[in-house]
Formats: sequence, structure tokens, C-alpha cells
Amino acid sequence: MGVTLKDIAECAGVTSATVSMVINNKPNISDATRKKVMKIAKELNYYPNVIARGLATRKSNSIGVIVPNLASSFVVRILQGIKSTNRDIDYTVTLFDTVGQKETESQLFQRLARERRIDGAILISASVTDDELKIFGEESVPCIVVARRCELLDSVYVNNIDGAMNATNYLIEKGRRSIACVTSKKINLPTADRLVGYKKAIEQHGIAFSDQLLFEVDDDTIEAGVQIFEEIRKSPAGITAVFFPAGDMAAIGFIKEAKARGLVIPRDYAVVGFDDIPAAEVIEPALTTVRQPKLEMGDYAIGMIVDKIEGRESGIKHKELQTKFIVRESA
Amino acid sequence: MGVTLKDIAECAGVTSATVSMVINNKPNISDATRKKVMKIAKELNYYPNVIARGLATRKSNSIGVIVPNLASSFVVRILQGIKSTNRDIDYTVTLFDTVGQKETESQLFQRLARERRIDGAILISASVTDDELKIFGEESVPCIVVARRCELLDSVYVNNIDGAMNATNYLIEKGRRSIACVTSKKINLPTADRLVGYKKAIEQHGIAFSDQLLFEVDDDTIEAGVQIFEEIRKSPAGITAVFFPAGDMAAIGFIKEAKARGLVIPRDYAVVGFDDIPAAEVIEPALTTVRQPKLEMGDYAIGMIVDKIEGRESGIKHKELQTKFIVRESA
DNA sequence: ACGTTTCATTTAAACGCTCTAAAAGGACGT
DNA sequence: ACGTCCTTTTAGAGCGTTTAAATGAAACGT
Repeated sequence: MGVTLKDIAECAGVTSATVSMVINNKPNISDATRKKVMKIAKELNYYPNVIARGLATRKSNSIGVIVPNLASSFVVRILQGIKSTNRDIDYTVTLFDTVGQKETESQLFQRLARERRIDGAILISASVTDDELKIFGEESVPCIVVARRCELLDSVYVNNIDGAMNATNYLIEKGRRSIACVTSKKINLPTADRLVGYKKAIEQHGIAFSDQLLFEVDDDTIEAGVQIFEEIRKSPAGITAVFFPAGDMAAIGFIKEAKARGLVIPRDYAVVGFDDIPAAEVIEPALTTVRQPKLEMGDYAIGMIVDKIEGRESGIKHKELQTKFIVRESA
Repeated sequence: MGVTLKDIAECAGVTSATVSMVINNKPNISDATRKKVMKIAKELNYYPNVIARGLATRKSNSIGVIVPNLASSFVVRILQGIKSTNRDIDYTVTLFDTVGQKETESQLFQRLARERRIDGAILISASVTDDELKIFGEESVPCIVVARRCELLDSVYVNNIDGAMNATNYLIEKGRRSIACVTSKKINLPTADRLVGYKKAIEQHGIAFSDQLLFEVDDDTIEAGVQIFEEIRKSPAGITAVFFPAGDMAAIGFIKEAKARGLVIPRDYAVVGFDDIPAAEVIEPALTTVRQPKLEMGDYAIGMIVDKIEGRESGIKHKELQTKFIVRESA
């Protein structure tokens, strides 16, 4: 079918080993043959067969990106960061999601690694458990975890405690004392950290934490935010501000419902979200929120995994990034 | 490193050819050996090396998804459709974008095909030109294009003419006569089709088309929508409705600006977008728009490409889907 | 009993590349 | 002419599969 090394070799009157060395820019090749071979390769329009190469080098030159669910704009943005840095790198990015699959993330990873499908993986998930992560560590293929801090594996994540503290402090500075905190029922480490940051902030200001201030949403959707409004409204705690570690979508739902009930944001409730999704700019009043540096996370992740694959790094490395507090109109 | 066919073969006292046939469920294997081999494969925890297999079968078992830019939510949604159908299929999805790259889509495709990296490709792009597409057709690897109708290759697309007609008809039925149409400066086939549909609709209702009704936005962003507001405001055509074939983001920008200037939507301007992105529900008033069945497009695309790769389809196939007009509050 | 089928297994080549150890050349000094 | 050293090239094995063709064994019909 295609042109092979052998074809070029015959044409140039050398052996295919020589051609291989030329193509791969190996040393100890005379200038004369190098030029001749290159010329013929170009003439014949040669492209190396990456599969054959992979078999010989025991590499797939492919990095797996494993995500629980592609529907999340957070995940997609990180993916974008990965791709945009990936440009200069000769690794292919293969995408896997586990929603609706029979395999868990770790099973999937194990299979991909053993089938030699990938040289390394990036797992984008805030909600992997430590038990799951343990399995990742057992494979000989490296993996880096994005969006969750973790001890066992390399990771890229954001300081959620500080992010939540900044947000909460801001609300307090604006004179709000009774600040609700809305987390998610499927709680994960980042959200738990945000809750810690929130508590720390209010307690530092001498405000007592109480369970009355804590609310839980099913997930980070507009509908969930709409629903939680009623609960917060009825609360006896005299709430004047709402912080949404659960995410921006819920915060947006809350704002929508508050407006529909004739309330004014931020006069009646100051609201702060988490993530800074595109819709945060669209809602009115525009949502004040904690931005996660998603592109940057993807950027670091791909860099780290390539270093790991190519043996430039051996120990477990962690990269902690900072959030950025984005002040808009809702608080 | 890993367990190979040979290891199993030795263990079971047969040749690796036999093991291969068992693993691949080939006929003409006695039940006894089949069972024995399977048992040992499980015991040794065998996973086939897909690269070696690929070399032997001349297949990569991978489908390339080529997108100009991952930043578009439209593209991502189609990708999601691809992935969710991809579950049951033993093809890996490899992602390529061309933004900021030295290669055009067709050059990239050519290289991927010749390097044997992919067995087939899905190109998600509304703006590929016919010239570009020609090159895709020259390769022996099949490709299906999504989001643009095209004669040369298999394609999955939406009837943009009808979609735009529905939207325009609705505005006319609501009593609006002077309807602006906002297209994009980087015009592509789908947008051109939408313009055709718009014209058809107004002319069918006896409204004369005039260039005064036509506006152009730099691209589909909030800022561009904000900018175009001024132009439309100043227009002498007495515009009472605005249709945005360019996309929802521009429409949202327009609404935001109109509200900021103290106007009321839809009283002063009825506005209709195109795409139905998530933010369309967030803006207030919620955006009436033409929904494209993105998941479905991805779904068809992956099905078609697999059929093509496996030789179940030979001719050029097209799948035209219908848009859905989503009535919300902005019109 | 003998040729013919049928079924199960093996042999051996092929896929297209990489890479190491060894061979071949060339230049040089003696 | 010969050995030595250095550079360039080659031979050939190896990567882990698949697959067509060959072999062997059992079963069958006559």
C-alpha cells in the first residue's frame, strides 16, 4: 500500500537501517547519503508507519485523557488547555469518558495501559476516590490527576481552601454576616476543601459556624439552584449572602429564581459562585465567582505527563495553582 | 514486560497461532483447547498488544476527530454525541485541532492517514471550503464531514434553510415586518444557507429584501453582538426584530446591550438566535433560537464512519437532520 | 481396507519499523 | 604491505500479532 523504508532503501541503494537512521536524525550518517535518502523520501512522499514504529519502540506515542463526563464545561476547558500545549509535542491525544460505561476509571486505565494503547494518561476528575487512585499507581504507565489534590500520584490542582476563603472574606467585608454555603450532595475533595475555607473565613471573623448555614444541592445545575432558593428563603438564619462551592450553574439558578420572586440581587442576597463558566457573564446581574485557571491546569498536566513518559521526572510532583476572585455584580 | 500470546501458548502447550484464534473467537477450535487457553489467558492476566495487532491487521482501530477549534460549544457537543455512541464500538477516538497549527485540516488528515494513525476521520467544521474537501477525498481513508453539507464526501448536517425560514416566519407571524438579519463576516456555507432561508421567508410574505436589513458581525461573540446593536439602532429601516444566523452569542450580546440602553426585549426588538447554546437559557429574557441536534449529529457521524471503515457502506451518503425552533421569551 | 472429507492444529511468513553487534571502508602511520 | 583507528553501513534479530497454507488425525462412505 504505502511507501515503506524498504522502498526508499532500494531506490537509494542502501539498506533500510540506514534510511531509518536518516529519518530519525541519528548521528554517524554521511552527509552524502543523508541528503540522497532525504531527497528520495520526499520524492516518494514517504510517511513513517507509526504503528510499526510503535511496535519496535514499544511506545504508542499517545496520551489518554480520561474524563468521567464530557458534558462538563470545566472538563472541556482543561481539555482545551491540554490540546493547545500539545501542539508542539509529538503525542496524540486520545479521549475516553466513562459515563455509562461498565468500566471504572481505574479499570479503563489499566486496560489501556496493558493493551499498550497509551504511554501515559491524564485523569480529569474532581471526584475520584483514594481507593481508585491507588490502582492507577500500580500500573507502570504514568498518570497525572487534574482537578484534585492527591498524595499517591502526580497532580495538578487548585488551592480550593484559599479560593473559598477569598470569596467568603469578600462577602464579610461587604458587611454580610449570615452567609449560607451551598455544597453538593455528591461531595468530593475539592468541594470539601472549599467548605473548609469557608468555615475558616467566617470563624476568623468571629462568626460562628452553624449547620443552619449549610445547604446541599443535588448537583450543579440551574434547576438545583432554583430548588435551593426556597430552602434558603425559609431559613431562620436570616441569610443575606450565599456562597456556592457547588458551582456557578447552581448559583445562576438561585439568581434566576430570586429575581423571579421579585427580589433584587445583590441587595437581598449577595451571591458568589465557583468556577467562572461562560454563562457567569451572561446572567444579570453578572456572577461574582472564583475562577479556576483551567487552561493553565491542562497546560501543566500535559507538560508533566510528557516529562514523566520521557523519563525526565521520576518522583511524584504536585502543582498547586491559585484561583482568581472575579468581582462582578452579584456580590 | 507484558504477557504475550507466546507465554500463553507455552503454558497451554499449543502454538501462539492457536491462542490468537481463541482470543479472536475464530472458528475451528476444539472446545477443550478453547477452554484451556481462555483459562490460562485469564490466569496470566493477558491483554492483547493493540499495536502489534494493528501492524498485523493494518488497522489502527482509531478514529480521528478533527476540529478547527475546541473552544466552540457547538463542536464540543457534537464530540459528546460521538463519544456517547462510541461506547459500544471498539474504536478509540483521537482528537485533533488545527488552531494555531501550521497544518490545514486537509494536510493534517493526509498525514494522519498516511502515517496509519487513523482508520477514518470525522471532520467537524462548518467552514471548510470545497477545495479543502477535495483533498480529503483523495486519501484512501474515509472521512465524514459534520456541520456542513457537501457533495464530495459523506456528510451529516442540518437543513439550515428550513431552520432559518421557520425562525423568520415566526417573527413575521408575530407581526414584525422589518426584520434585520445578522450574519458573520467569515461567512460559511451553513450561514449562507440561513441567509437564503431568511430571504425566502420574507419574500414569501411579500416583504422586499433590502441590503439595509443585512448586518455583519466579526464573529459570534457577546462583544460583537454589543457592537452591532448600535448599527441596528441607527438604521433607517425601522427594524423591529433581529435574526442572528451568526449564532446565539451575538444575539445575547445584542440583548444585553439593548437592556443596558433601557430598551425592552421583545417589545422593542424581537430577537432570535441560532444554535441553542447553554447560555441561551440563562440570559433574560431567555433566547428564542433554532436548535441544532448536536448530539444526534455526532451520533450519526460515528455510525457512518464505522460503517464506512468496515466496508458496509461504499457510496457517498448524506444525512440531513432538521433543526428545532425553540420558543422562549425573546421573541 | 482405502480414498475422501472434515476438523483441529501447526508452520512460517508477513506487517514495517528499530537497534545492536558486526562488517566494511578509508585514512594514516610505520 | 600491514596493522590500527575511526567512520559509515549492513545484516539480522526482534517487537507481538495475524493468516494463508500445510499437516495430521479422526471419521466416513463404499
